Amino acid sequence: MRLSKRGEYGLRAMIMLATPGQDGRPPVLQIREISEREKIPGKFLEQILLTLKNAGLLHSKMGVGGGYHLAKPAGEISFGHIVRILDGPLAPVKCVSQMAYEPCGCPDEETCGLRLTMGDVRNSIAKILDGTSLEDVTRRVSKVRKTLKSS
Amino acid sequence: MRLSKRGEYGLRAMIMLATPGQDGRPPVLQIREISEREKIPGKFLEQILLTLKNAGLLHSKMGVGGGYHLAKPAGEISFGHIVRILDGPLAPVKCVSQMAYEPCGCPDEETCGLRLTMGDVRNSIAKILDGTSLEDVTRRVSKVRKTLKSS
DNA sequence: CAAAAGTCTATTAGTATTATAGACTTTATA
DNA sequence: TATAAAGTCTATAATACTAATAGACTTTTG
Repeated sequence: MRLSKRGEYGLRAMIMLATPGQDGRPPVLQIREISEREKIPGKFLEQILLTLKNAGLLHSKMGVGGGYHLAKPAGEISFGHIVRILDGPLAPVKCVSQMAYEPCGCPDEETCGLRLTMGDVRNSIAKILDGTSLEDVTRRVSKVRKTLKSS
Repeated sequence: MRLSKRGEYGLRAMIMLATPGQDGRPPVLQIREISEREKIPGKFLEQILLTLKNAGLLHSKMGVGGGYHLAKPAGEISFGHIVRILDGPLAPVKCVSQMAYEPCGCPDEETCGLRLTMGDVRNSIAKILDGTSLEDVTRRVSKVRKTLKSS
């Protein structure tokens, strides 16, 4: 049930790009800055951001003063979307996947105990990941920060 | 978020071993029979069952008329236990794992957005998998079977 | 003792993940 | 208009993990 490094790095980068700066708006950041702050191998991050860009989640600008920024409001980008792009389907087994269904070969899918249970798992993962946006997370983080400060 | 083949095969085998026979009790089955009925490569299944046995979930008997059977009542063996034995921790990232915690390297774990969200995911997976026993599943399956028959 | 069954460890083949390399394109600005 | 800063793109290497296979060994029953 592991999230790959690709997925982890991508999520970290997206969270960073969704975290409002001093002007209160999501920043434009260079690969270099993200990779240094999050300790992600630069060339690897490059590929990841490119993938995310090609999927329509990021915009970028080339040249001096360029960089990456969110293509949509942080409230409209879910964890689920990011993970699916970078790591593929959320489902533990293909026969319960919504985006990449494949039969598992058991005689009767409707009465397969493994499938019934893994279906529940997939649904609960999807519920959280699809129900959590980048904005939800940055809000939650700043809330926790405040709570910790006042204690 | 994938379950490995090892984990899948192991769960299938355990469900089979938990499904009561005509005498109403969990059966003793040979590797051969399980591997044929579930179409699992025999030698691979052999390793898996051995692992499960060494973990205390199965008992076995060598020699003529031998085979494998559950070491405990089906109600006392959870999916979570089986998956952890065969596939390792349920947590998507190590920094939220209960059984195999490792720091992820972010400056402050308490306020890491990735960690907060993945913690939720790990908890909801664990809740389902640890809360579902082999007995729960075989019951559910036979219930679904009846429902389908009467329609 | 022979056949049926599990035990144990090693090894291979295949695939996926993670990371690196390098040549190329675009853009701002000195 | 040249240069440096930035992203783009594709290939490849290195590693690790997964899945599967192999084979020699042990135990048990009849």
